[in-house]
Amino acid sequence: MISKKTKYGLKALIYLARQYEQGPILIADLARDENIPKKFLEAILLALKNSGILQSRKGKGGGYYLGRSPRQITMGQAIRVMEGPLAPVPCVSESAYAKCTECGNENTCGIRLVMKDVRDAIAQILDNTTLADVLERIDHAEQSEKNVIDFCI
Amino acid sequence: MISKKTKYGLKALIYLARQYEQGPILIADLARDENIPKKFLEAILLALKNSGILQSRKGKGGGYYLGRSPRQITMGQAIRVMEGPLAPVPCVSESAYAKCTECGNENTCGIRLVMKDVRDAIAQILDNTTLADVLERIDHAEQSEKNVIDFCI
DNA sequence: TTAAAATCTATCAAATCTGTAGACTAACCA
DNA sequence: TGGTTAGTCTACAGATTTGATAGATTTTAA
Repeated sequence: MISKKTKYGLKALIYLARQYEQGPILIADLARDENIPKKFLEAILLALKNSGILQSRKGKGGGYYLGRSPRQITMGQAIRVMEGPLAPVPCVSESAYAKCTECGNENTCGIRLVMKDVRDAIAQILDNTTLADVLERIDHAEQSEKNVIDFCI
Repeated sequence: MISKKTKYGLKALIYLARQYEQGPILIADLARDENIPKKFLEAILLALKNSGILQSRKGKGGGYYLGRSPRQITMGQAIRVMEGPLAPVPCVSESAYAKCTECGNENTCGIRLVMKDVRDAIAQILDNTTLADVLERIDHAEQSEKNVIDFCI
């Protein structure tokens, strides 16, 4: 299960993607609109900035904005910043490999063999889904729902 | 990342699968052979028993053993017992659905749309990989490694 | 130079994870 | 029947992570 931190971060990114190239957005506005504790959100946005996904400007007229186009930011990149590696076990992580302390022979570990497949399946999806893709899917879902409502009327 | 508890549990299941139909296995032997803290392992095996995956017998000659054939126990079943639902967010879980507190409209939530795909990909693998499959993959990997060594000699 | 807004530091409560200790119960065997 | 074996139950405790708050500081625009 992903943490609240990750959910908040993803919500913030989707929010900022929706307003891409419309100037800096205030943390306060984002926190209010998405129901995220402001101080908590500050730390999350800072982490996303330090990873290069976001940029910011201080002082009056300042705020946060995407560091590059929504087409060039993937869910995988964002989730790794907030949640850590996608891999279920460190010994199959591509971005942050580490030896499992309890494992003997890595080549013949049954858990590892299975978890490698799981990691690849997760990464296949998250590293190929951009913020732009997510916006499209949301629009599509909203359209579908609207049609259902129209149909009911 | 999966917890140590889950890793210990999976190791124990693989260990027990390897000795299927050879009578009850002692917690103490399992703990020693797999380097798992005994008292911690006790709690894990008990949970696996309560879920029906394992069975046990008390007293002399007692111990733990698989409740059904390794062909009929999947990694998904086992992991859900120790780690909880496979889904990254509760609102896409098949085994333990729950509404996300922070989500407004579930039908148009972008995070949900993506995480549904992730859950399905994970479940596709883990619910179709049995303990017998894992044993086979281990054997295969050990054979491959042996060949490499022979080749080097 | 003043106000706005991000940034940094520190702290904290609650939950979860990992592991331990000891009493209790069931089963076997002599 | 009594002793030994081995799983079961209850409780706890330290470490780490999570979620959140408070206040001081720095940067920038007007």
